[in-house]
Amino acid sequence: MASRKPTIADVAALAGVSVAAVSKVVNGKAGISAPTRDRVLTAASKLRWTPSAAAVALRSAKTRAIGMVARRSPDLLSADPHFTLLISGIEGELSPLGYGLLLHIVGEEPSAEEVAYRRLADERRVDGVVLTESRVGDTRFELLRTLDVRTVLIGTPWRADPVPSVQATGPARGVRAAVEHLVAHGHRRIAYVSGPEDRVHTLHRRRVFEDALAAHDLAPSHSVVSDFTAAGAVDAIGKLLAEHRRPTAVLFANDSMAVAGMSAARRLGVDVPGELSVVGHDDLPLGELVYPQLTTVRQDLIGLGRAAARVLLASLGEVEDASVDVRPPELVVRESTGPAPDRT
Amino acid sequence: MASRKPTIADVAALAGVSVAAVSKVVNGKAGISAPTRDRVLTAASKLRWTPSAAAVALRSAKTRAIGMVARRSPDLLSADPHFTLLISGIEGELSPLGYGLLLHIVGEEPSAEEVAYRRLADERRVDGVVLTESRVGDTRFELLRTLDVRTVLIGTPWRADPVPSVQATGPARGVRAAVEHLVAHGHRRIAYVSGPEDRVHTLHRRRVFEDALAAHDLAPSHSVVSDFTAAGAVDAIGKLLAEHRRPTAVLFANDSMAVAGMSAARRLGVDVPGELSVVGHDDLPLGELVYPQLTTVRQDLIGLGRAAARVLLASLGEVEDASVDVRPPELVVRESTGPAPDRT
DNA sequence: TTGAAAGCGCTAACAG
DNA sequence: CTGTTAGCGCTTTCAA
Repeated sequence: MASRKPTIADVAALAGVSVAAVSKVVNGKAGISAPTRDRVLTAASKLRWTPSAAAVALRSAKTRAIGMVARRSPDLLSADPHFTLLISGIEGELSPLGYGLLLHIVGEEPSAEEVAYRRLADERRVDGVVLTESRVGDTRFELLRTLDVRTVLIGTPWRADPVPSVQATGPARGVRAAVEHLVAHGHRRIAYVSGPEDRVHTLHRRRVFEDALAAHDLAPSHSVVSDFTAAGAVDAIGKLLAEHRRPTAVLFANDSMAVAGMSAARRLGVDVPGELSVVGHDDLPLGELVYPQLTTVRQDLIGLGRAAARVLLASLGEVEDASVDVRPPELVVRESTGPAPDRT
Repeated sequence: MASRKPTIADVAALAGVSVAAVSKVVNGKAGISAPTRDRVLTAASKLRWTPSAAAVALRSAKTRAIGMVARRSPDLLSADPHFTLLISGIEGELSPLGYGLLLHIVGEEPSAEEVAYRRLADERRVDGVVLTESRVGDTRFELLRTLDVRTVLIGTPWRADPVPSVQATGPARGVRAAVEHLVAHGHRRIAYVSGPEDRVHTLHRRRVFEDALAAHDLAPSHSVVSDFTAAGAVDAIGKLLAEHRRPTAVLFANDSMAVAGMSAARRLGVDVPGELSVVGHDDLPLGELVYPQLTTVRQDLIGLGRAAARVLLASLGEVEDASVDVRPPELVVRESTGPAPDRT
């Protein structure tokens, strides 16, 4: 039966030293002789003692935890797997240092999100937070600054702003490669189905898309703005295919939409990639499961998560070097893209 | 600029009362006059004060947080979206009570998992944990009991054991309905592709599957054990289709495998549902994205998450009633199933 | 190199 | 009804 949890005093007593000595040992402070250190260590492990997180937090005003709040979209579709990957990366960096990850999932109401951040900060539950899904007009930075919480953003800030952020090197590379790939296969009418326009990356990617086309003297066949849902994608594909001179290729802002779009096309009797090439974005596992397998722009989501954690950790003085190598986006060619159809 | 975080003493001073009074007010204890309570409340909100989680935890030995550790499968395929849904449900119950969710993601090595649980417990970071993916020979209960942490399992314990657990009412209903559906459509050779055999639910579902078939004097056409990966599913489908008298329908233990299996079949030139009907399990968003849309056994994952949280909360004395209504599994018929093909 | 002692912000007796 | 006070388990001066 688990008896009372041992405290630092128990360890000190067993080792025959003061609690101060024990504290110094576990925190690697100087001023402890080797024999003493050994006695303390043995005593600690004999008692299976670990410092109480609460006591440490109270005393040192450091919780050794970082927070994250995710908005749960109504259909659970979009952000999800994406999010999981990011979290894996973050945890990969936090765990070895004994840091915890406090996660909050909130509804769509904007206030819910703010409440969650406030709670994290006011209750002093975390030392920092990581933000994702950079939004145009994002107010989270200001909020968190007021709350005095360290913050790092995964993605591009919506404006020049002193928010620490991480992103892949050569962020434009992937979408550009996708366009090159399509053009090389003879596509001339290429459409883009973007996500909600309040997302910063949406705007960026669209811009890259257009620039890449322009480099070949092409203009986007159509650009349609969609939400991140399956229904939205189906809708978008419906519209695109109904056009008189319909596109021969479509880029989607994420994999879920791409898969949904691809399915919608096939349901309308349009062959993929025979009559329509489809490209996704992110390279979620999903893309390999479906038939045809999805050609997509791979993002190093795990790397981004690691990098974000690292930045936070560095600013907390836990690690020296904040840098993590985030692989640049790259095009993964699978089965959903092919030569442009002959008929004009 | 955020000045020093206010403490209970600041609130007490501003309200002109003692800290004890403030404490009683925020904790809803009796023995406070209405006017005093009001003064405290105003002062608290004026100062934007919230009790420090660390201090409360230290003092009351309650962290107001619950923990969860997830094993990250190498391909990230299986557990993921499933997991996210569970977490959404859990958070839905925790948030309103101001409880946090501490998440750890660990690698496959068994020891990593144990380390994570130990850390949660020894550092006293959480008041309880929720376990998922009940395994045969699961040792986590014993571990957590020794660690003296409250535990609840989502799923069925692998043996009669005093582990609090939650599961849907009529857990067998879904798979049974799937079999009925297939049989009603003339299928006689029905195969099952299960997950790893060390999962308790794998065994249960298989049993239900066989019993349901037996009720129609049928035996499973083939049962193949797979891991939870896409490759595994592709492999399984390959084997099944190579059989002399191949099955006309296949049930998969989860949606990812089902989708992968469906794709593999189509790649082999086998029409779904024309020549082969496919049924998944869980009803993840994925199933609606693909073409043909997946017929699947829906599980109320969010409800299960809520229920688990609720059990924990009840045992912590936070709520009276532990019950949450978890919808029974039900068959969602979409496009991947149809009448059995004519040829025998 | 070591230990004694003073809190960190809060809750829970216990007195008034 | 309200205030005083003693810690919860730890870290950190400051002396010895």
